Amino acid sequence: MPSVWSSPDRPAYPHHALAAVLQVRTARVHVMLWRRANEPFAGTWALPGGPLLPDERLGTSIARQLASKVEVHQLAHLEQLETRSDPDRDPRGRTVATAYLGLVPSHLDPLLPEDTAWHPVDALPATAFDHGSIVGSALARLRAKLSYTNVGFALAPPAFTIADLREIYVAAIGYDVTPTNLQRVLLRRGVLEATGELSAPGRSGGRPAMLYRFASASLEVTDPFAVFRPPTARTPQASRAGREIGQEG
Amino acid sequence: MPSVWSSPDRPAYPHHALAAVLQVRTARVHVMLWRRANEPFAGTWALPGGPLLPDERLGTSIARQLASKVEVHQLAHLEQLETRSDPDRDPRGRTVATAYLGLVPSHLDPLLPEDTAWHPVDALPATAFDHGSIVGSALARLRAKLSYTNVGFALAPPAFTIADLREIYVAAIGYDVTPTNLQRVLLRRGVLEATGELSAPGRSGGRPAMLYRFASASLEVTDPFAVFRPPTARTPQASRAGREIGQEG
DNA sequence: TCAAAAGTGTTAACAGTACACCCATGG
DNA sequence: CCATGGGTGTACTGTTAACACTTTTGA
Repeated sequence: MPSVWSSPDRPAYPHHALAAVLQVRTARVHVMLWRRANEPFAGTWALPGGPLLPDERLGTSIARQLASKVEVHQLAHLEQLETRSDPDRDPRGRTVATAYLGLVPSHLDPLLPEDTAWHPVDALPATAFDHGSIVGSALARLRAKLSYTNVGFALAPPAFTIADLREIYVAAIGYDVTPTNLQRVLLRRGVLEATGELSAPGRSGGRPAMLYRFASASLEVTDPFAVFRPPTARTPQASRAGREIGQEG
Repeated sequence: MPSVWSSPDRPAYPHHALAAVLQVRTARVHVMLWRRANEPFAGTWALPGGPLLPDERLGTSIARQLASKVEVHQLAHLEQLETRSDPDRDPRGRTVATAYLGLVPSHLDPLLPEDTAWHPVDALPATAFDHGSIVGSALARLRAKLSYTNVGFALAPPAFTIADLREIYVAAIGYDVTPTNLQRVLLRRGVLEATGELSAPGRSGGRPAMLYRFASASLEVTDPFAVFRPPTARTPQASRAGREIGQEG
């Protein structure tokens, strides 16, 4: 039995795995793009990715292809985003592409290949195919998940002050958040925990800030349901541990 | 330029569009399945769907294929769920499948083909391929979205009493909700509106119930961010209108 | 001492839950 | 007038926002 087959009844399509890899750099969300040398869209910028191989699944495919851009362990989070199938998305012929959302913590600065660079998502250069709109989807997904999950762990360094974390959150969700409330909300939810260490104060003085870390380094839903909570099986703690991730995150 | 092409560098795969079409029937969530006559998995139940054709996109493909099961206008909602790519998901050879979530309002009873039937999601028969776990994903997505969007419109009839709606919600989210609070939450959010009409009381008497309808028949996020609301641009009304849907929704 | 930065206390607004009570109908 | 079912009033709780105030450092 062939591992790849096709027939008039079951037409086959080249399938690509793509990733919108996001990172907060200097208080702005950036996406990793590479510059196309060849047609179509020569000179424009594209998401990293490539063809799905016959024996791999999409998740391992995108991880493999990203390995040429960043080291795998630098990717703190990777999740499937959506599949694009517009017949005209590639002028050379029909393709299908499944996009992933990847996140790199802000303290890392992966050495990128020559043709690859970070671009702020709010000022993208000319992009290839439908990649510009995929970046938009990725950003929307990240913003939604910052509110009700602990995805922040994938954007932040291993230890940070509340001021550091605030800068990351403000960049990612796109509007202001006060350090006071950020600290309280995330501490109450059990998303953050104090490391017990202090950071050195800045050159202009000021009280030294406590260092925090994320309590978990894998995705968890921390605010499971805003409404329609299940009837009083819920103790203040129990409701937090509540549920697995559900939707498109 | 061929519309479908392949090469050693760009292997191609048959791509299927599938749908988990859900409906609340007699207070339980059901999924539409058809019984496979042929191998593999002969005799087990599968999600409706079929091959993606060369000139269509996935959304139109699944709509087309569902047309043989239900009338298109009976599907009140359809959204992309996830793409499965396990090389072994089909024993005949490599395939990729993109699953959709479809919803049918509870007052409809589409005439189904011979081999097709509704099955309660909490007591599925033997299923083909990875379809059983796709049903699980679909249910999880529905449950999550019931809390923060108006998806309910796609499960409910055009007009209904709060008691009717409660039955639907309870079935879909899987735990009890009181009619009192359901009404208040959905009215305050502007998700429901009164039609002004009353329903006839039951045979055993009782006050006649008001009839309600959903204010909108397209998906909207009604509880945009449980936390990290943007700073006081938010009037009690404005915060509701807040945002487009983001994530995997 | 003073300015700067971090963190805590406190209040107010708001959403959701729970429950008692009142309303409207059929027998 | 009683049982049945629907709806509203109201109290309570949990969560977040806003802001004042205290703490801790460098100059």
